[in-house]
Amino acid sequence: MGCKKCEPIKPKYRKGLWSPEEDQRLRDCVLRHGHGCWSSVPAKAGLQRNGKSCRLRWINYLRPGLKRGVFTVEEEEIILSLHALLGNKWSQIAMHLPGRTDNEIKNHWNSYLKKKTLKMGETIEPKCYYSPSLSSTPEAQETSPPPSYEFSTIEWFKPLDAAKTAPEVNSGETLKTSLPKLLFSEWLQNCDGQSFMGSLETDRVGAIGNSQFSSEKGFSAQLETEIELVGGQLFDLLSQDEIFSNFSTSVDFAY
DNA sequence: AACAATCTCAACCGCTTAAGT
DNA sequence: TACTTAAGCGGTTGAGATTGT
Repeated sequence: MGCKKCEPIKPKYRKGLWSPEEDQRLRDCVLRHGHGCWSSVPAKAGLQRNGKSCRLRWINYLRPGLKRGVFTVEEEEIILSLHALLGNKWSQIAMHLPGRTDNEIKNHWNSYLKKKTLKMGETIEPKCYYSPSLSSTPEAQETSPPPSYEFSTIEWFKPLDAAKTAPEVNSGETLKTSLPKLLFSEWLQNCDGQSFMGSLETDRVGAIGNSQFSSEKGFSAQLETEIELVGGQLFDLLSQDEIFSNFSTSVDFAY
């Protein structure tokens, strides 16, 4: 027990639900300055919240491109498939569901999908193929389907081996994971809901590839800059999600 | 209409990991 | 190498909404 006088004064952080005013302050602050170090955001934004709370609010609620509302059947299929392979790796599952957060997926699983699978009384057969290395357990790896892949509507990944051996786009660029990344155009919408990816030509299964994001230049290099969108708003892609960093047009997919 | 049970979802908590010093 | 700090993640909680009796 230390002397109370000598103990550092802990700032009183506000807790609980966020007010619209707090949301606006946080949104303005992050869009204007970027989040940088989250612990400095509350002071910049004039909020009596801790940085962790701000980060969570931004990621789960304020971040542009978030899709809200009911999950589609297709999204549920994806969750079921990925959960059968990955288990409760919500962040990894969320990476494959554009506009959905890990928290949202986790909630949906716990409140609905878990019961649904239990009710069905059987393991959901994954509809798509992922590399054995994606499976979390050796047993799961052994039971992985043969190296062909399918999915009901979206062609997901090329076989992982191809991704592993894919050439690096930029010198010195390394892939954070062995998985190809997915980029969905709706993640790249401005505040008016306009997508600037929509008009891009495709060079693979709906992939991007026009002059602005040419494969010679490298997508990741483009992402390191702020891109001016229609309406003159600056959109810092790197602040949106780490999925955008190190995006490679020769390895990754965009839809 | 009133109450209880259940569901949904935003937010918090605590642990782990990575990066910096 | 040890320590500190920040970020990321998954589990859990609790308030409000909805549904059933």
